Amino acid sequence: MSAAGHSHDHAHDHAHGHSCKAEPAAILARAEELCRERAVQFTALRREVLDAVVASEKPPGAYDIAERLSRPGRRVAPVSVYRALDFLMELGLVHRIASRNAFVPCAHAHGASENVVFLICRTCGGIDETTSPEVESGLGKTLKRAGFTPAHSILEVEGDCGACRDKARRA
Amino acid sequence: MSAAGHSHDHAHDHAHGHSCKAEPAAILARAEELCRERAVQFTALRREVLDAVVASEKPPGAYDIAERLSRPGRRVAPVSVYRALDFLMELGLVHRIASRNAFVPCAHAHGASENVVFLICRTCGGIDETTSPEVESGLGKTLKRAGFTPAHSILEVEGDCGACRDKARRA
DNA sequence: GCCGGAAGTGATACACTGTAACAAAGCCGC
DNA sequence: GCGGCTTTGTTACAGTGTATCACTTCCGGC
Repeated sequence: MSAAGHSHDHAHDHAHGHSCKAEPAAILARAEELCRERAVQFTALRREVLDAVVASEKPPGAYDIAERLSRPGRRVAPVSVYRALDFLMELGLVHRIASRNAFVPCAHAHGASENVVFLICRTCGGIDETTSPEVESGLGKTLKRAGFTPAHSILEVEGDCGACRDKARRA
Repeated sequence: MSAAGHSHDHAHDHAHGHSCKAEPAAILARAEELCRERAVQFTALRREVLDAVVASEKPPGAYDIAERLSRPGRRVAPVSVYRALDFLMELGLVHRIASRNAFVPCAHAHGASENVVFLICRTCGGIDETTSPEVESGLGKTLKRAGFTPAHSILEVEGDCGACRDKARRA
């Protein structure tokens, strides 16, 4: 599914109907812009961690990223990765998948709503991100009914993505 | 909030409007019934773990439970607790809160829908459980639109529960 | 009652995930 | 250049969850 990176990057080569992942270049550009706006540093390490999250086939864990960035002569410790990830999450460029201890690049440029649904394919392991006004409004009603004031929420659905279902049917 | 156990147990002493937690005795009874139905063993350890989850002020982690059940002369290893928790989750008697690595007793007798919303109070640490037909139907639409077949989903909202908000306002 | 397989538990070790604390290096304004 | 801040490196450690194997308990059939 969309977690698989496009090795070539013309702007829109996907014809599938579901939500799609932003191009790596676009994410990079957004990161630089955000950092300029907020006057924070977009350092080499932070860029590399973001790159790693974007480029991974499947959403990586922090230790996967650390390993990926390490090479003979340069070791990147997990703690450094965690710090970079915290930074990137603060900016909304990366999301954490609580049910998997994994990280995904933010597929939308949603400066606003911050209310997303993660679709986790149990076959291919890919994670897609989408929004849902219906869920958002329904949840609002429910929370009001319960007398609960939300700060933020996570919604993660595990199942089978369209691509894997098709693949299974053909087999 | 409802995570605080009632030390005395008349059936319905709560006058609050939000969803409420089942009485310990009721959960116990449900557990025994379920085990009889499915012809599986409701052993002493499993009962104790369930008790611990039900009786805890705040949703405990597996290690908390292990510690609670251990005493001089009898040590319960975390691995045993995990096995019991897996068993109880299989039966739907306990839920895992992914964003907290904690466990809560299932507040409903929802043999069916299996679609619940967890309300996590960041002040008191209590976790309430409720259902939301609105969210359920909205999510169904969204998933269909995305071509995604769900197996199960988690929805966890962090914020402030009514009780804590009132307390803060009075202060 | 006994026996044999299945299920459950104990115990140890280990892998994975995340954080604390402090030192060293880099950036920036003055 | 100096002094303060942010970032990174390094080490150690806490917390969470699993693999493995041995031992016990349970349960159905004889």
